[in-house]
Amino acid sequence: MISITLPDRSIRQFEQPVTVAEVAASVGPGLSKAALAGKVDGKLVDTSDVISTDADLAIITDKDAEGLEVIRHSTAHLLAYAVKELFPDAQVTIGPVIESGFYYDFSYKRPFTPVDLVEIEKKMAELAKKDEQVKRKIMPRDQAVAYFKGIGETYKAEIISSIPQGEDVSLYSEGAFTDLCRGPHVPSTGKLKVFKLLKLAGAYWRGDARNEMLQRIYGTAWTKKEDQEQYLHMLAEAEKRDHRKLGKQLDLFHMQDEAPGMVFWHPKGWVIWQQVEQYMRRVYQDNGYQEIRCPQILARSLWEKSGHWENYKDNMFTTESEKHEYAIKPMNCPGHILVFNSDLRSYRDLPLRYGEFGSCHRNEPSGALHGIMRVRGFVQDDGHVFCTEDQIKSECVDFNRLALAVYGDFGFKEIAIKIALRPEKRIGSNETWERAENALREALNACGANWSELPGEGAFYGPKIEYHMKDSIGRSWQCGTMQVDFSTPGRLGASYIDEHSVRQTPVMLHRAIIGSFERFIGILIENHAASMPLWLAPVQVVAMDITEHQADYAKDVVAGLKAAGIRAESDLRNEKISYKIREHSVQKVPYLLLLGDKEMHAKTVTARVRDGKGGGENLPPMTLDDFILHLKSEIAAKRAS
RNA sequence: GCCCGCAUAGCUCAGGGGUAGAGCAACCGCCUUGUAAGCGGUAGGUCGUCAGUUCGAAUCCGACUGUGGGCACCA
Repeated sequence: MISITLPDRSIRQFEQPVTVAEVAASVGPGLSKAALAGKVDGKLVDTSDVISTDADLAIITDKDAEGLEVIRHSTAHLLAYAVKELFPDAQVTIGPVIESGFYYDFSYKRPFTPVDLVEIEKKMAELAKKDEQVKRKIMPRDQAVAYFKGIGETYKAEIISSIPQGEDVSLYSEGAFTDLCRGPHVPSTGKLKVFKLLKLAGAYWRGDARNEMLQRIYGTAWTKKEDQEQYLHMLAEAEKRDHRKLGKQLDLFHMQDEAPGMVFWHPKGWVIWQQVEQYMRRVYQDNGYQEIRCPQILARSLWEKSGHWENYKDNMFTTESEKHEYAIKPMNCPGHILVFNSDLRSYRDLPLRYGEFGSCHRNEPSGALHGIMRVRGFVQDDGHVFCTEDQIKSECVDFNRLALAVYGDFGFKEIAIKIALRPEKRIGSNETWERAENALREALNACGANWSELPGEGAFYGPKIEYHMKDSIGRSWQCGTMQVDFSTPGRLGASYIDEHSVRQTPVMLHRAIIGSFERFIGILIENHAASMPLWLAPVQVVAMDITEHQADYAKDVVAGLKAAGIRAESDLRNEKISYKIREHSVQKVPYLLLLGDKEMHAKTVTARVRDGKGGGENLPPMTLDDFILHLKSEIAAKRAS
């Protein structure tokens, strides 16, 4: 007798081993039909899985998150099935589930085209409609290798070869197509109803650039048609927030062939930049940093000492003069160490904090460039803290608190924090690493932050915290960072005198909150859909006359605003007020002043608000002084209007 | 760097082997206007660059540059 406990704690008993599907059927025909998979004692299995001992069982349907996962995974297999039907000599490799969809990598003699994509999707729908059973089969590893070699699937054979010898592997078959897979899968292809192939891409076999490039097909799959439509709509909306598009529309910056990966900042974009920079300058001043400025170009000998010449030469722009070689700095730390080294330092000076708005150039691979998010010339809010090992933790606590406060001021809510831990190749003792990693953890704990850890992803010289933010379509970009460095100060001869008159090497903390101004402003634009909070808006107020009778009054109002430090402009063009409103609304100006005879005679202003609760509506008429107070309080609070 | 796609007026885009088209913007007029596009007119392009095929190329082929989506990379 086998007892199966369902999620509602009810118990069903069976004389002999039963499949998940049979249990579902015993509950009712509705559940039987809806069952996609089962969860036996917390483990996801096929509906064909046989339960032979007492167990907890949940039937997974498309109402469960796991159900959607299973659907996506099975849709990836359906894709491979369809490709094999249409292109029998294509080879299959892997096809995992990813956020909101799946992909599958193929090897084929010619590139797939967008037309192929349409055909493949059609074939998928056809195969799904046939509602073919998806069958699981267990096979010894070696037999599976031979099987896939036999049918010409060399990639699959290679994958299985890396599974330890003696283990069994599971194969799934639907129609004539068999694939290696851990599973679970939907019981039959008819369960796959809502899917769409999205794009073609290249991808290296096993993620290694030395390997052959495969063809990757991305797709999405959902349980309900409406869900998919909503997702596609969301993607389309997100594309409208693309910083490249908005940067052009709002005349913030441009890029051109003559300077790939470098940005031409236009007046309005530069206002945003300056607001960010001036804000960050206060952050330096208020938190014990001294701002410095170092040369752009430094001698090859320095980069040889720091190790960059050996390891990162390909990414550096170099130049020469009178037979001396130089590199345009790819980072600011060596310069900061030279400033540190310019005087004799005592332990009493530590922690010593330098900050720079440091312009860096890195010769990034052309394929890595992306709008202003990944560029070749950029400016960092780069700071270095020279301290003792004992001071690492408190510096990290302070930094993390500061970074989160700064992100809050810019209106960011979702920040993913990660700690990159010791890599295989590293310097420094395990105890030192242990202390440094724990210092980072404790620092984040002290701020009540959540984080994930990336084992092996740290720099060779020390562990680091990374602060990631998402762009409009969900790609994650690293902005801030806090890195512990046990190596570079020693390499470049930094030292201080400790309390026993002994020369010691300081620890260096590399830290940035903004990361790169270019990337940060790109993310800012996308996150706010270019409706910048008042304190950052390039133009904060546009005053417009309704007819030319109020032109002088409008000029006076703008003069008053400018005198109060508000970024105000006038629009006295001979156009209808609705035309002007539309134009400046499209330009995302936070406040529009409508000045007609009414306002002119009463000596008031009528302000149309861009966003917030009263978006598109007017503030009550008020004097210019009151309006300025209103603006100033909003600017001080760094709120959106 | 690798795979695939794209490059036409200031912007957004249509067209497509017989030497270019729209809307918006610009410019000139008319209109004097109260909460998201008033009307009329004018001007504007070696169709990314370089080579090739062709009687003829913006169109087809190739290379290059830039760019988009991915992959790899991101010290």
